Amino acid sequence: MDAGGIDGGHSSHSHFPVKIYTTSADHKPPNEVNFFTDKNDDVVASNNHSKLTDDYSDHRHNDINTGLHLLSRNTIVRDDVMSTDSDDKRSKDKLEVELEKMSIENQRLKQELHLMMMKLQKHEDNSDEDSKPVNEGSETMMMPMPFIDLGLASLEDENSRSDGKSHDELRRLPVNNVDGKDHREEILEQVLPSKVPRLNDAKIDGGSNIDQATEATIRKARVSVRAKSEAPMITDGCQWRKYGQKMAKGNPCPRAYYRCTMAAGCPVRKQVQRCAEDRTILITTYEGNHNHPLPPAAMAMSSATSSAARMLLSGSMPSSDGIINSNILARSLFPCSSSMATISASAPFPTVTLDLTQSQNTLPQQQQQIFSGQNNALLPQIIGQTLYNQSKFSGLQLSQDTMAGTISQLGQLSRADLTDAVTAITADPNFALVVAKALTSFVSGGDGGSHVNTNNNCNNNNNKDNEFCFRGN
DNA sequence: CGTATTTGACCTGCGC
DNA sequence: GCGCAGGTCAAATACG
Repeated sequence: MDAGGIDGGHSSHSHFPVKIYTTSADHKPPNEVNFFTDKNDDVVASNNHSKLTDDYSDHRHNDINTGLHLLSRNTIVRDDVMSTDSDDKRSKDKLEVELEKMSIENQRLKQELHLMMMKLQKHEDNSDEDSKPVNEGSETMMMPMPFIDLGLASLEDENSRSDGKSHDELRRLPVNNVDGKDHREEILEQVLPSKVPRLNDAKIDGGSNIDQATEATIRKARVSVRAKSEAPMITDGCQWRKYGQKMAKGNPCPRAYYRCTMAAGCPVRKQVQRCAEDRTILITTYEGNHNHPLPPAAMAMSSATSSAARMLLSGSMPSSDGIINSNILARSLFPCSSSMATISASAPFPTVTLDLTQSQNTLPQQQQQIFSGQNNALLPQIIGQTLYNQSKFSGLQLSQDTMAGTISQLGQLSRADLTDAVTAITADPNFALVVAKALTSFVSGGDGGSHVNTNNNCNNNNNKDNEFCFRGN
């Protein structure tokens, strides 16, 4: 219909024109920071990174013996071992030795996790077609492995930094000050982009105004879905009316504006735009919460916008920037992708971006079928339901036992359910701390003493997408 | 004729 | 204050 292939046809229960939330040439909305590293993973996983791994895991050993890179702001600068002291070679040597040990241990743990996931897959498939020996083709199998990034991957993106400080600088910052306290949080507070809404500030400030402020922001929060789709239309269960169309700067494809017409005064709106670089990619951005009952099909998407925003805004991870949880969600929702989902809390409004365009080659077969172009009509529902489910956990103070039990039960789920459940679980603010222990027991059979791969080994080969590792890059 | 879409004008926020 | 870009409005138009 137009240059961008955005149909302005009727919106209905059957079909509606896919709206694309325009992104700049680099596929990111202007002023929006993608907190994922994708290609930067190599950098993240570089030797430099490894050097901070061992000491870090050692640091965590007493409480959560997983070696997880729980790169919350509590841990981001854990490589203080790379301090500016030039006479610290002895420490470095020691660290390298420990690193070597960790590397070996990580390999062993990866094997364990592969085994575990193979078992899980077999259980779910409920068939014998996957009867290969566990170790066979372990390096090449396409089976997805949970890939939970708990870290501030974005921080590797120097371009996103406004203060000019590199993260190497940050890492070199001493952990402890003379007062014996860890001031890294404060440091990070200073260097994190100030324009990013400090979502927890409201909580810190406390009081009854929190809800109001949060709700106000939630209303403006957005959920953006990037999906590769040949189909011009998808179904999300709602009725939409087009009320405008604009040419966005930097994109020859027009951006269309729709509002929900299922009820008078419904504030929900969405934008649809086709990606400038790849016009097979549709970007749909939802904003607002419905003020009326929704059909089941539409419920999911509605929940997505509201709960995703809520998740973003209610994130109580050690970080107050609303970023960390985003990676958790992304990595759990799309465990095999390096950059499939982002949550940006940058101005003006936080935006949850789910990038499904890279799922084709990394998702398990079942998920590939779901996310394939011919089934893109289901995308909003899938995503929405996932986010909706995770919202059920939001605000809950899950105990470690609960988390451990929940994760242990994942083995009883289908892969789709597993994705859903993991997403929900990981959305919990306490997930980062709890999941480590929980997974430890899960992997090691409950003794809680085993280790989960923690370092860059996941990135030291070409099959990183297929590996089961936890990153805190 | 009622409803939905189109499209230019208008409003608003932001950066310079 | 000005210009730009994003977002919205509303009259005109199209469609069933």
